[in-house]
Amino acid sequence: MGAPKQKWTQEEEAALKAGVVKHGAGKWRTILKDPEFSTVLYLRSNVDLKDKWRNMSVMANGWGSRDKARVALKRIHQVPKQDENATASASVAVQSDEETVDAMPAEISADMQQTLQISGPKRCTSLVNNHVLESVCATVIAIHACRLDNLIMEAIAGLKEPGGSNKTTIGTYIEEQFWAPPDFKRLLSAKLKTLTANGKLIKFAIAVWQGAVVGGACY
Amino acid sequence: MGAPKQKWTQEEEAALKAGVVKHGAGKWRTILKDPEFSTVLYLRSNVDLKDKWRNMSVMANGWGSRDKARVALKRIHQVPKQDENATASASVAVQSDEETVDAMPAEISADMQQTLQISGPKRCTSLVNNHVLESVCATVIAIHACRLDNLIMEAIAGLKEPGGSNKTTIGTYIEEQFWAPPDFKRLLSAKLKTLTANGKLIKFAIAVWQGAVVGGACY
DNA sequence: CGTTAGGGGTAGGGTTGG
DNA sequence: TCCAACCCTACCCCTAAC
Repeated sequence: MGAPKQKWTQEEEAALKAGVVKHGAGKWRTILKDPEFSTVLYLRSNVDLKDKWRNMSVMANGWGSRDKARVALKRIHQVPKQDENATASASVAVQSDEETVDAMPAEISADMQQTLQISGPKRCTSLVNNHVLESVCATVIAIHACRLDNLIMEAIAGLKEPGGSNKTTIGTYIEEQFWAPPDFKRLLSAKLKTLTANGKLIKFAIAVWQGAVVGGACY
Repeated sequence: MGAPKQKWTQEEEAALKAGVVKHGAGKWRTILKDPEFSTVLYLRSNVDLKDKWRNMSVMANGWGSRDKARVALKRIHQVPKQDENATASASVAVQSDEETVDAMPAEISADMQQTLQISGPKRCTSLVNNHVLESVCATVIAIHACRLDNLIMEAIAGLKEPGGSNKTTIGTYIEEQFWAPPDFKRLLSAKLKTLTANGKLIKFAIAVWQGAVVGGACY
């Protein structure tokens, strides 16, 4: 193929770091021309230096936020194993998968109000998305949100439910616009868990009421 | 763990094949954005598509073209970039890219047909209910539900929320159709409590999610 | 023009979990 | 053990800005 993929050697990385120390980050061409480094970096272009520095920086400081979450999860993991199998998760559900939530505080409804502001818009660039949602929805979402993470965020934002949205609602919202794989519910559960773990979502316990048994009677 | 390894479904594989036929192998992002496939492949990233295509190709020609490619490269490799270093490497390239496109898995054209049906979005029926409620609702409810008890039952039944309805939603539902006294919220809370106490309602704790604050950034 | 920043994309080698 | 799914990294492309 065009580029046989030259893995960066330790010497090259060292030279790049030294070059940045000497000339500053961003002075790629300058570093390349410096005889002190050109003997090591002669195979690289200024763009290569820029890209490599970008990669190195990602690893160094932020840990790439994605990896951080994954690692954090790995630590926490190990313990649970609470399956959650319950394959035919038909329409019942509701109670069991939310067992992680502590007994609901009776006065929740009190705090409910304050959540109103947070959950409100906060739109950013995606404002457009939410408007278009009304009409062209499927296409637009497909463009801006290719992965489940984004879909969940879009769903919650689009649903605009004052207190937040529960798993069933989020799932239905997504399924209305896309084909859903058989294990979608499980996937969604897992995603919600990780998004909560890495701080992208906040999980609340709220109280809901259901009519007591009573067959089909209309109250 | 967070990401439970999403196995590829038949629908997804079919969509991928169709996408490759339409846009070509290597046009992963393009395939992903195509509304014809995005409804099926929305859970996948362009990299996922690439990886899956690689795996499928491996399976197709028994030999694992992946390994074959690697071996072939090792032979050709070694030739160092002869000079060209002085100029930006940006504009060169181009030549060898096109002819290297992998032969697609052999049986593709066979399964092509089945991919056609799966694309469109699928609407849910439940929307109807909510619309009807908007119009006829008020009258009907007024007849059958004179007391708050009944109103609450009507609200919960009318809302038809899969997991049950929370207080805010119930309250809003009622307020939309009737004048509400200033202390309505308090009243509602009390009623919900007694209805729960005497077994007419069942109270659950469920989890809901909200977007995390996070300065402006939308995920 | 040339260079850089930065977003985005693809290929291919490597890793890992089921 | 094996391999499908996934991750990591190198390279490429583009555009805006200077």
